[in-house]
Amino acid sequence: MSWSRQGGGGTERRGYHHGNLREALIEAAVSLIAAKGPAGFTIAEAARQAGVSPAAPYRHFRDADALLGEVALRGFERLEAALTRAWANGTPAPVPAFEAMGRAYLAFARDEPAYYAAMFEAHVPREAAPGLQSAGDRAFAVLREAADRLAAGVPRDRRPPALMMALHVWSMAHGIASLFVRPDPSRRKLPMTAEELLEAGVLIYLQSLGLAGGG
Amino acid sequence: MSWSRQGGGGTERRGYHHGNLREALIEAAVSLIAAKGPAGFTIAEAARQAGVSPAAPYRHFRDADALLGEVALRGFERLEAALTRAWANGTPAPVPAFEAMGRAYLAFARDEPAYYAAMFEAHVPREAAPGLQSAGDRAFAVLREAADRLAAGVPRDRRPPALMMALHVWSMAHGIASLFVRPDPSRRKLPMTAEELLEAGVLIYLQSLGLAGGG
DNA sequence: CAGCTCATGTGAGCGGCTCTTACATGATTC
DNA sequence: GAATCATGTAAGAGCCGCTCACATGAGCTG
Repeated sequence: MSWSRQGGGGTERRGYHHGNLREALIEAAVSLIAAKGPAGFTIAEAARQAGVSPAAPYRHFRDADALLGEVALRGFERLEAALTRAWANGTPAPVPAFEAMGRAYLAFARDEPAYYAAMFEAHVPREAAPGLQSAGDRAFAVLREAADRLAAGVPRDRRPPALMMALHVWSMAHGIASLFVRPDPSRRKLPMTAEELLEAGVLIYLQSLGLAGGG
Repeated sequence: MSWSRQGGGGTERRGYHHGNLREALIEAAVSLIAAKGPAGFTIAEAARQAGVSPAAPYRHFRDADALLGEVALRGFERLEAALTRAWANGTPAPVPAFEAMGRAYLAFARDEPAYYAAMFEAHVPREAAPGLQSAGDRAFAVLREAADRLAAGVPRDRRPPALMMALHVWSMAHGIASLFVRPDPSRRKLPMTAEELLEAGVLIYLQSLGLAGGG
């Protein structure tokens, strides 16, 4: 067996057949993207980390985009879970819970750079992984429903459209994450943390809509 | 001469020496990125479009990142110019001029996808092109100064920090551009145009700060 | 347990890419 | 007109994506 494993990673190899190559490749992809960016990931290197020949991955993924798409899909699922946890069904109160979602978004970008990159920077074609689009939709839906609950706290005649609120907040969170959390040539120093910047922005925005203290 | 040009592009080739290869390569890179995304651009293909051998580009750019970095640099210069034009020194009035900058940002992302991708999606190392970082700073400075002017319209005791305003608006514009203007697996349908979304967001935000009509 | 089948792995290889090195060409300078 | 040097080419090493024919052995079937 010329493609001996070098330990670490997923399951131990049990002979000619790997046993869990698909998972091992995904793990390898995540660690490679985290280390070298989405462009630094290659099928060949992932195969090497998994201890198999360079051709083996093609038994599990049509091409590199499909593997990247699977990483992105799992990223959306993780993000959805993180947002759901942060929102905590609106407890202790809708506005602070909403803010917690913002922090969770930034934390995700910071702590899971590989998933974040696969989701938003790798430009994986929508059809690369089945369910990718809908996984993205589900993550957004968490924010959307939180916005619904927030909007419901405003008298009907002044109630803002929840979808618009969700889009605004998602955009600002995503913009801050892209510009200031992830490394980038356009990145600049901030006089505050990204979390503080987002929290301030969301508060100012919500105030204007008759939420969040001010008005 | 085995690497004959196939027409189009920049300057006509005048013999053994190209005459303007550096510019021709940049043009080729822009058109390739626009057509196939930043990952679809290769030095070899750019050389082909310019009608030279695959090794020739290395006389003008250390590596692919350097060429991409030059595209990004020019992108920031173009963006700076577009923002400056839109702001028009605050005419006819600061708030509408500020909104015009937002539209200009989105228009830039839509109309110059190659530059936009090189600037924000290619993750070119900061040092790939000299002056890249400062070109980005100058583009942001336009927004920053506009925010200064806007903030100056608020009574001193309620005046918001202009830098924070600039960061919030840049983030929202960038988030909307990234999520809804540029194609992406996470992209979703909007019930309005990206421009309307941004305009509404900025207005709501400014209102809360005591600008823009409401208050 | 013998034998079959098929998912999963290997080896070999094509074409393309990046980047380097040695060499060729010709624009510029004196 | 000769020397110099920027700018081009040819050739090639090393890597990668992806494919094809073939090998292996896990799991079913009787």
